[in-house]
Amino acid sequence: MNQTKRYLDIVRDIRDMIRQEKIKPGDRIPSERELAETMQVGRSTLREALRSLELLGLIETRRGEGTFLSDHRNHTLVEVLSTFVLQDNQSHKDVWETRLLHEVAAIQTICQNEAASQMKVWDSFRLHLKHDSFQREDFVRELMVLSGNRLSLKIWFLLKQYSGNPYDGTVTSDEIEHMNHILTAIEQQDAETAVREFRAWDEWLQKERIRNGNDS
Amino acid sequence: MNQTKRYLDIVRDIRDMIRQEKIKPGDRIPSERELAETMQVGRSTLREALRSLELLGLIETRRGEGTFLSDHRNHTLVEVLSTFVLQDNQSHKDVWETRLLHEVAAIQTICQNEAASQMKVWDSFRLHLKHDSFQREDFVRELMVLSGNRLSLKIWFLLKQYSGNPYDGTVTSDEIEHMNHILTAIEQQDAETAVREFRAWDEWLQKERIRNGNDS
DNA sequence: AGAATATGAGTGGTCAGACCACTTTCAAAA
DNA sequence: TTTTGAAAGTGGTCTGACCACTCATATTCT
Repeated sequence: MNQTKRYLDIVRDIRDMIRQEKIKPGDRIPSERELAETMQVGRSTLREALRSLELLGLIETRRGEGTFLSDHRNHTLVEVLSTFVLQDNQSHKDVWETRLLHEVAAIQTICQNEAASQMKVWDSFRLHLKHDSFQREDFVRELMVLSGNRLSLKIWFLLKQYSGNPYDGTVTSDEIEHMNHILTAIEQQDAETAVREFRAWDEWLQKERIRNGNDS
Repeated sequence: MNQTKRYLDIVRDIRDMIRQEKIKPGDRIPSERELAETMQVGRSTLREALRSLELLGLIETRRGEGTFLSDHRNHTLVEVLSTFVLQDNQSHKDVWETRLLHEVAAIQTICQNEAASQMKVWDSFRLHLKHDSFQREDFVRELMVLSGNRLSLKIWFLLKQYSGNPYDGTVTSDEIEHMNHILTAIEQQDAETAVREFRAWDEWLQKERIRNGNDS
């Protein structure tokens, strides 16, 4: 009768339980034997659901202690995915484009918001640009955060990892000009220019990445 | 001694096996009992590894038949998103905005592509608009498909469901004008206008929805 | 009394064996 | 030749049993 996979139901049930019981990250969830009994399923079936949740980084299990709601998002998911999935070029392209799509949207949102576009964060970035080494990812992440859309931020975070962390590393001297253009345009709330400059940077980054050889 | 999770080892072993045996997408992999024996692990332990792989969309299991390498090997990411991005109470607003974000990007992509923007699909839509009843969703879905980004399409599909299927129902006479404007702009490859018109329609739709009472 | 130790309950990790429901295959019966 | 059905093989589930580990408690030793 019930065609849906059992363990997926359990995944949903556990999620609902967490929500109802108001269990917070770091908290312990009931033991496997307990859960199995209340949900009327065998322990091995329940464990299949738990393994799924664990692989996604949602829970953390410690032998002898228990199972806990994870507080830091685990990255094992991405490792597994990257080793298996990304073979054909279309996937790569889709992921890259979709990530870029979210970034562009974030920039547009920021430019439309006077408060966000005039943030003092940008000044601090400017300082870093001159003096210290500068992590690319910090810049883009800040854009995503300031856009105010948390869902978009999370999707972006996943896509970033999924496309092999394209922002790893620090900015080179070649990139500083790009960054400055982008920052200026944002401060002037000139969305069109900001997006164009960002796209140029992205394109440059992609070529750079290919030049240095990209991992599978 | 062995601190690493057993089932993760198995995941790796399975991956290696697939590589060595040159199993291709769609092919069948050895049965659970067989795998368990050759890998010297219990069947339930092996199954925990398989469930993880299945949740990621890497394999596909069919009762009575066997386990197969998934042939649509990309975009499993989306299922992942559904389970852990949307677990906490994301505001309705974020979901709506993110969906809109993908739709707007799709329109822009289509407008930049001469072939897509001149598709005969639009003519057929025009005809429907005049005569038959017209499903809102058909229109938007077509946009997403024609954008060519399959990942974006799947994310959109999910977001649509999570925002309570905002496109349910047929277009009313009030909306026909909106649709016509959008179609015209697309055919003229005028992205700016197309997006503006689409946003206007979206806004109208949102208000309409609130007026009629929306489910969570 | 205080510190070191031993114990036991509880937990996740693993395994073996047993059914069940289902699909495929192929030989026997029509 | 076609139909039928029995058997083998598959994933799905459950049970009960150990193991390894952690932690709180009680016990013993100094």
